[in-house]
Amino acid sequence: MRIGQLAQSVGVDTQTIRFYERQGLLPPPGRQENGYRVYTEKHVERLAFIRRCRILDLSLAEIHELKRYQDAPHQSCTAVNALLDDHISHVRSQITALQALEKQLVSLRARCNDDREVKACGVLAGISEGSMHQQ
Amino acid sequence: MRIGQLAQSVGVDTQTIRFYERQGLLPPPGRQENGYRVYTEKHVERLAFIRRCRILDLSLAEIHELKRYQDAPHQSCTAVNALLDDHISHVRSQITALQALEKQLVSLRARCNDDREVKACGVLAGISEGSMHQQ
DNA sequence: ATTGACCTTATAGCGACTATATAGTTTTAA
DNA sequence: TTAAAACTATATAGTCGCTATAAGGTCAAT
Repeated sequence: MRIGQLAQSVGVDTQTIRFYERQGLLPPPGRQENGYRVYTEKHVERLAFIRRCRILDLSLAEIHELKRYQDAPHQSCTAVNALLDDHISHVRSQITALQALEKQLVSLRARCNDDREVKACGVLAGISEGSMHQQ
Repeated sequence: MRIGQLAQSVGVDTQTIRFYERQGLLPPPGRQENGYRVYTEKHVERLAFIRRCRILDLSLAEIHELKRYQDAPHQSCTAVNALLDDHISHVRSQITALQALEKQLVSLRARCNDDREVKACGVLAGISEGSMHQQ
């Protein structure tokens, strides 16, 4: 299977595949005489795994780490769970920060009832005054 | 006032100040004979405004846009409010996406009760299987 | 013979900084 | 007074995860 077919079957751009290879995330495939990359089913699985990790918003570094755990299948999986726990708390703190931000933005927005002159706009005034609490 | 003092009074790195200048966000200050930048109170206010916008997670492009509105103080401020409304809905959709992600991660995490072998780890199995719903 | 679809590498761009290298200037302390 | 520390300047590269572009080689069909 060539790169275009792999790309299509996993739903990824060919550039992204070459990028993952350069990053050491996807093992270098064989080559045809003309230099074209040749992939196997293993590559399909591996690439799909990477993509599912990315959907979970794991970083490439974290995916690397997971790969290292997979390569030592008889070790305890504590580290895998720890990685996930860390990631979950990361996501949760992002949510918390964004919720605080939303609140701030909504209260700023409430300072202006449209159609004033820019000069009198409560929103701009609100930002300029610095009547903002640090998050 | 020199760059270091400006940096300290607003709580920004000097590099960031020079970066904002290059981006056209902060007007180029005067220079001493030795080439050192000399800032005024206007620069302090302007930089503080930029920082408060950044705390609200507005992009540099959005801050540019706000600046253009400020430069036309007699226009209607509808566009200012629209910018903020757009930003609020952007933040809200980020929150929604992250909440869905959190849910997915938590359910994945529930598939493993620590201390198994990596080989039998429900978390890794869960990612590999592809038993994931697209967000 | 040429078009078009595919493949190759190399390089630059995104956003908002941050870090590093190299050098000149000013201030402070021994 | 001199030497070190602290400040300033510019230019350039790195971060992250791609995405885009350029410039070319390969292959099948028309």
